[in-house]
Amino acid sequence: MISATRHGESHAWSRSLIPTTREAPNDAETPSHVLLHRAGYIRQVGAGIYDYLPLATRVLRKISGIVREEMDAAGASEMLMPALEPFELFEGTRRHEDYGDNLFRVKDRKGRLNALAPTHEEVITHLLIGCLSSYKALPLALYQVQTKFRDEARPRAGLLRCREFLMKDAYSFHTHVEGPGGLNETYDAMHRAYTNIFRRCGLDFSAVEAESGPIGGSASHEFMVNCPSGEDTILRCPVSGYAANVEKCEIGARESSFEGGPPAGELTVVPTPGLPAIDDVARFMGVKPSEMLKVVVFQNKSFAARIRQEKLDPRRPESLPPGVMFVLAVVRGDHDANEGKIKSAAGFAVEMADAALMEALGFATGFISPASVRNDPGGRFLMLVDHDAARPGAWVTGADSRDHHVKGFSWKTHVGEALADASRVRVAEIRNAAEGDPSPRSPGARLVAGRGIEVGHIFKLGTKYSDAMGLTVLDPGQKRVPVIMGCYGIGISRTMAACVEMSHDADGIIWPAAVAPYHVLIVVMKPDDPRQKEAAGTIACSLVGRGVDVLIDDRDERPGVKFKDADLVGIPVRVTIGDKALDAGGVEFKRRKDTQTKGEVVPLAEAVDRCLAAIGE
RNA sequence: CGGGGUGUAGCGCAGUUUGGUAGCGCGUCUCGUUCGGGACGAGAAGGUCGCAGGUUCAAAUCCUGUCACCCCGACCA
Repeated sequence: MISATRHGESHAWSRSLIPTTREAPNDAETPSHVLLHRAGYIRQVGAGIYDYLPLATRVLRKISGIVREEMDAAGASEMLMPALEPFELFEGTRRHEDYGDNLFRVKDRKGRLNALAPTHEEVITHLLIGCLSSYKALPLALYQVQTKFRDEARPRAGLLRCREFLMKDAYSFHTHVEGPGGLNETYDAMHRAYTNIFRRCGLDFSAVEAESGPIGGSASHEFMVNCPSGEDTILRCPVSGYAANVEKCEIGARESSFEGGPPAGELTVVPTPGLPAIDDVARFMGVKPSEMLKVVVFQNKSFAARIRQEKLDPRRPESLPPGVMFVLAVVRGDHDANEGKIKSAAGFAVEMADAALMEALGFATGFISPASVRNDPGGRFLMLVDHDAARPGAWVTGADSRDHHVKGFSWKTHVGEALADASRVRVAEIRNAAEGDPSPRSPGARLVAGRGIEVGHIFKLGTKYSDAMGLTVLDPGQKRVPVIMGCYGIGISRTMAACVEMSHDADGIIWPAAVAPYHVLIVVMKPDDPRQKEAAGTIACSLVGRGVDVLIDDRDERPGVKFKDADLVGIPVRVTIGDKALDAGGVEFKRRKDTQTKGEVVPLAEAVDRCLAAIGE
């Protein structure tokens, strides 16, 4: 039998667990952390591990409910996978190596290694290998809402970066990319679903380009809540609407040339003892960081691995296999080198150079200048120069000797003929974008920076997992083809925290109705008074009948305490029942977001409609 | 992983310099007076001072080690 009406829920405050506190623990600093603790939603169990109390559980349920509706509407089916997975699942993808220490490892009683899943690509791919064999079963989209584990190096900011957190992860499977049933179709559907979800959660967010994957185009988007306390920097072009994560953001065309400019002056060596940091040197020498050149040394990842594996001696270059060993990335002092961009410019994967190895090879770590490219024993160094660093003029940079910098460095004079050799020196985009950089999409426009909290990430995986693990189907021509995949994640518990970050005031949380633990809080001034009790019961009953969730504050507390707690907990509508209003034939109605105005007395008969109207806004 | 900080009652803190029987505020419980924006009075409960060693007649306090948590950075498909 299907119920014709959706009923709300009604709970008594006194029978729930809502431990509000006047003060937050010393550990909490971020607004969402402080307020979720003070309002009795969460308690810390360990670093990045939290209890979700009844109110928080209700919010998580509301957010998950929205997510489920939109995922189902987008054609995905819900399922549930285990949090624990045998380590052998990583054999194909080697992803335990990528994750490194971030992967929780668990030994069972037989001594076998298991992982607490950080995400489920391997598990679901393994599942489908066993039950997917024909192209006719595709496309397919599956999702789950489940606890995820990541052994973060540094959990922080309460629920925003946890080691255990609630996540919705979805995976889609296709035989092709374009057209009906293809990856792009589902990807776009997920993009729309995510937009609906975060809009329904009342969040101010941006979908930003996050990474150009192997399939090309816009292969990955992050959904960022626009919020100054966010961990991530995003850049947007106000003209074209282009927006991207700082690491991924492209930079528009810039001029660069080693030629021209004023003639190089004298090269002066300045002692800078104990000052390898750019800002310190700049201050010490009285120049701006933007007048300095910074050289960051990376090593060729596979080359370094080979040296380690074969135990070669890097100090004897003649004993090494041919190939580039180090990439010298030169950026302006106020810019940050970007590993991903260096990788694409160099054409191979890189990692931060091993300090001990560099020292052994004669690099003065922290005091390296672009001129050090001339110390190349032959084909071992590749210097990549960012456009903004590839300018004539007199730069301040390292002196290639410990505790010394130089003034008056000139590319032409001090690097010379190597500049013309593209196998040794190349100008490329190798740094993070920054506020004020030219837009990559709209000539003349400048990028502006903002902060964001990443609440969702959608990704075109291609055949990365199906190739690694062997997930194939037979196509109509009876040929075995690898399955094309996409994956789509939403941090549910993080979204809850992001809602609080975005919507609170000095007194507490202000929930949007869609995710609030309850829609209406009925504050009964004298819970023992039969008249008040009856009025509360009547209103609660009809609200519940209209699908509204109601919390009744029936505690025998002083009014001040109840009002303070009401503001703290942040339920969108407050109905206060007391003698004052009852004598006037009504109850007091107040929306949480109306912080300035006083409550309004409305007739008892109208109270329910006022609540419904306020919730529907 | 590097740098900094903190562990004393449920929460916030003092006490540690100079070793000598464990304190304050909030909260909790009881009684009374109160009752529309975190009341008042009287009384009560609650702490192996993170843990383990050591020094000492005596350790929250001094020494050594260790663990946990927080902040900044590195890291974060």
